[in-house]
Amino acid sequence: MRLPPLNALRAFEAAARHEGYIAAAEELHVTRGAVSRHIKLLEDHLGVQLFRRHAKGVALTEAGRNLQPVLERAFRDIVLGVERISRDAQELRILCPPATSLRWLMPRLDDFRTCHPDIRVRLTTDFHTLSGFDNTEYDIGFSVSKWPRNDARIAVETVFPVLMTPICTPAMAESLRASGPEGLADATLLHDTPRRTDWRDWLATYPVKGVSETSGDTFPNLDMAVKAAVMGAGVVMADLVLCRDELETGALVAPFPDLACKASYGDVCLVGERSRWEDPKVRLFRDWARKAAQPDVDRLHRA
Amino acid sequence: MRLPPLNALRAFEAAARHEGYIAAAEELHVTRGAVSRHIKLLEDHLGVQLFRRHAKGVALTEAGRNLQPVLERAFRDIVLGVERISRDAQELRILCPPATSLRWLMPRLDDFRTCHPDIRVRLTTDFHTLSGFDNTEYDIGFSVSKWPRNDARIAVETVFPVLMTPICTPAMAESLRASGPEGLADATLLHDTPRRTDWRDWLATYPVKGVSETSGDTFPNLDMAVKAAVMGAGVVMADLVLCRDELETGALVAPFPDLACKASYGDVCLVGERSRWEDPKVRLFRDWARKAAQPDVDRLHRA
DNA sequence: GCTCATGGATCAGTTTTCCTAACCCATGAT
DNA sequence: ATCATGGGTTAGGAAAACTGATCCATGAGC
Repeated sequence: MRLPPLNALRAFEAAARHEGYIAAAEELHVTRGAVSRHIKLLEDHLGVQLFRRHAKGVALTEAGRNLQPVLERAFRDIVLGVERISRDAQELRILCPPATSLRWLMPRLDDFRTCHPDIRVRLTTDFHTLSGFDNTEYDIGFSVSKWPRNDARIAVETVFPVLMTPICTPAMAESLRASGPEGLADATLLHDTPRRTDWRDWLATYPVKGVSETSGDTFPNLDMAVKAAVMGAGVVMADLVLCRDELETGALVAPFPDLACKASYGDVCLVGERSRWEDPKVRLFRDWARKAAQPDVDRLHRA
Repeated sequence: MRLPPLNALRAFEAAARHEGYIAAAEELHVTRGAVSRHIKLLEDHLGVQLFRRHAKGVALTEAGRNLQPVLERAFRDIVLGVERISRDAQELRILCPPATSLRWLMPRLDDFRTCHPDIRVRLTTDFHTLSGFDNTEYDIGFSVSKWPRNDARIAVETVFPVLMTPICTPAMAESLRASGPEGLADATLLHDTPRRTDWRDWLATYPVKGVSETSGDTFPNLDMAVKAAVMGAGVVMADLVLCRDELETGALVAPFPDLACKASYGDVCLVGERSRWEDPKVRLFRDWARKAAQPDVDRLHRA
């Protein structure tokens, strides 16, 4: 299997398509002489005449007429394949769970798009599959560091730590401050998942007599639980980073800011296939995410 | 639609298939440095990394893994297409009517094959279609020059003229010579076609009282009519070139050698699509046929 | 933990390929 | 007869590809 000179094939294909050397030369941005030489070279290589030469231009021989569509198709397939991988290489498919997506990533993502306008970002807001990370659908994902991953091919990198403390409306906070943590026994606990891990984790660190994570209302995600808290429905266990907005505007306040604990599931982190971890687009996103989280990390340290 | 450097694509394809530059370099008969440069060039051109470099060799990135099969297929298609036209270019498809085939072409064709062993000859022994010449199935054909062709795209070239005279067994010839042409009235005429044109043409030139082409037996082709004549079945109208063997061996003789006429259908000739007339293989066959017929032509002139 | 073998990266210098520019030639139209 | 068109051809220079030597990182073997 000996391939003929590829550039000569390309020249021939163009000449055959245009039925003339001049048009082909224009397409290839060369002179007619170059096209002429290429085609002669190819004919010599194959030992087959591809064009019959008239005074007024050239005409394909049967051999040439048979070869042209084969080449046109092959070259088109190559172009399509190349375009596809170029497109894929510039498309960053991110998976991000709802709370992190709505409350951290989406407000910041425009900055990433501005910094890297050539990268097409496709964000999917959803939870991970049970297996940990779907490396066929996504290039990178947000997750938590202590997720039970047993796949060595998945890389993990912390973005920001999760510090939790109860928060509620200013009015409710005032009465809680007056009563101390025991006042929580009279309050409605708001859980960001039906699993109630948020309050369980916090109560494990700061046990409060008469308060159990089994009480209170559950929501499918943190955003909804926080919205309920803003409406005065109860006390939500806040991730200090993800609830920054409400705390800054004063819509919600922390009655016991010193009673903050780390989440048992670890930090918010990025996960991705290790073999793709240094892909330019993935690398750029990781670098950007770390930088974007820096203010949040600093704020936690100051607190 | 901008094609990347084709030689770089080829180098990449080989490297991807072998999962290493050294094996690819061997396949391409170059050094690993050359492969390395090609692939770097391609990566720069595409702006996509195709290999991840380890200390122990390279591994395809997802982009590279996607691109390789596309290229492998495209290159394979090109090779197959090129091989096909090379093969076709060396295959000469000849159509030849039965008499000319059996009595002229086939005994001489081995000489052509010996002179041009690279050309694969495919002889079809059959009559032409009514339309004159099937240029899709055949590269060249034997025919007769006065065939009513109205297609200007068909080229025609005489091979040898057709001179006809009655021939028969020596015994029958002796009695005919004694009786003169009028003796034909008592003989059985043998016709090489049901159309009886052979005797009609000859009788138009040399009218014989009491002899008409409407009498006698017909055969599907000259060969069978001649065989019948050899068996003493009658007098056949012989093409002097095609019946040379029988005349030379004395199996048949011409009682009136001076009463020879040209066939109304003209000469035996070659026909073919004018646009393919100068194809190397066609050209070679035409030149060979003219040369092969020269002894026959000379013999007619001597007679 | 040192050494070596492996496989790729890099670079200077050379070879090969490719291209241009200017010319030629054949033919059909004016 | 002249011109316009479209290829063919050539020398010379630009661009590419290649070589061969050297360098480098790493994993295996001792």
